[in-house]
Amino acid sequence: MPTPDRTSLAAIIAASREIIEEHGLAGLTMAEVGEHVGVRAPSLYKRISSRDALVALVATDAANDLAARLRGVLNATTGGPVAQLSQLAHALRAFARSSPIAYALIFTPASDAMRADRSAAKAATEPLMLVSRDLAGEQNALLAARTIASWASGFLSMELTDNFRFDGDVDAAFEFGIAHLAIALSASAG
Amino acid sequence: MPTPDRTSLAAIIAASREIIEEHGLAGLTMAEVGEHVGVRAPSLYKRISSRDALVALVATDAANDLAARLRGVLNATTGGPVAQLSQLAHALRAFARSSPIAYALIFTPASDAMRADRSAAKAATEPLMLVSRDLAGEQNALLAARTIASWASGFLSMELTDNFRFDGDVDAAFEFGIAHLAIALSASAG
DNA sequence: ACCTGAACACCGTTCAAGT
DNA sequence: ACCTGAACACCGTTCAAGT
Repeated sequence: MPTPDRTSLAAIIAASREIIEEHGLAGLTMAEVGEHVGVRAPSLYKRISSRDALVALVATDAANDLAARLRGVLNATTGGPVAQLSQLAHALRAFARSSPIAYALIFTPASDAMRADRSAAKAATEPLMLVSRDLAGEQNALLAARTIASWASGFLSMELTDNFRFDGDVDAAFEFGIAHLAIALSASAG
Repeated sequence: MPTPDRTSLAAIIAASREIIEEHGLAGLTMAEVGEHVGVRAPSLYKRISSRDALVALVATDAANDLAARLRGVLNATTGGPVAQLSQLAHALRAFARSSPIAYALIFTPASDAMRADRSAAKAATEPLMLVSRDLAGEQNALLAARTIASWASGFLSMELTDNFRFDGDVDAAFEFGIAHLAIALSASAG
């Protein structure tokens, strides 16, 4: 006998994203998710195959959000590649701060089973690739993009995990990094 | 009635480091640790207060190892600051590859309770601070060190978690990053 | 003073039985 | 065809009882 659905995959993913930001990844239990979407834990397995798979879906969802935001920023900017790089970096930082757990899931997944979908992860770094090409030239585009992505990913994960424990101005360090990377990578074009 | 000790904190930490690199952090169960050191799981609580605390001790132990290695490299190098930076970066990469899980515990801890001791984490980045001072000058030392540390940490965590999925030479990207950071940060001295 | 088996709470997952 | 309670395996942790 068919029954009307009481929840959906989208609702499960949305609830999971709220839960991880509020209670951490360890707080994402099947019972907690079930409570958020109005269903008992075992029913979740009609829509996901395992908790790890759910985490991967959450990471993919977050990566798609991030990709859309960065594309929007890239389209909205009018300045040269240095200005665009700065705006992309700030948009990435804003995302990392508003969704720190989801950000960590995208860039430092704890295991293969929890990793975001390949194409979503790629889409999230695509805008950076485009700016890197403008900044460093066709030849060095990939190398430059990896350098910027590495710096940004490292800076933000150190900021989020509070690894900048020595005193000093973290905002200033972010600006310093952008400015000096822009200089170095522009230079590599010539 | 006193009994001779059958294990030690050092043995528990050493066994834990082996286990995480072989079976991942999730494979670090109290029963598994107990089996490695010849004791039942409940006995471990005579020496550690919780699993999270054990993970923190493991992270601290790894950070101390890393600090010692980097100090050794710094003392052994004879070239200028650019050469020293390159050697430190390669030593860090070697450590990350030989102990990927421990490396991740140091730089991207999953929670506060599992974080390495403050002074050990600081010691692990100290050699980098010294080279940054030589490279970028007293004034920019902290900013330069954070830029380099961010890049290195991000590059290695992306390499370890296989986030460089698009094709290309990862070794070349590492050299490119070192070279261009060295250029940019030397320039900031003048 | 350390070690153990038994027990408890919690969590992911399966499954037979309901509608 | 989805939902549920009951059940199972696994894991961190506590504790009374051993030596």
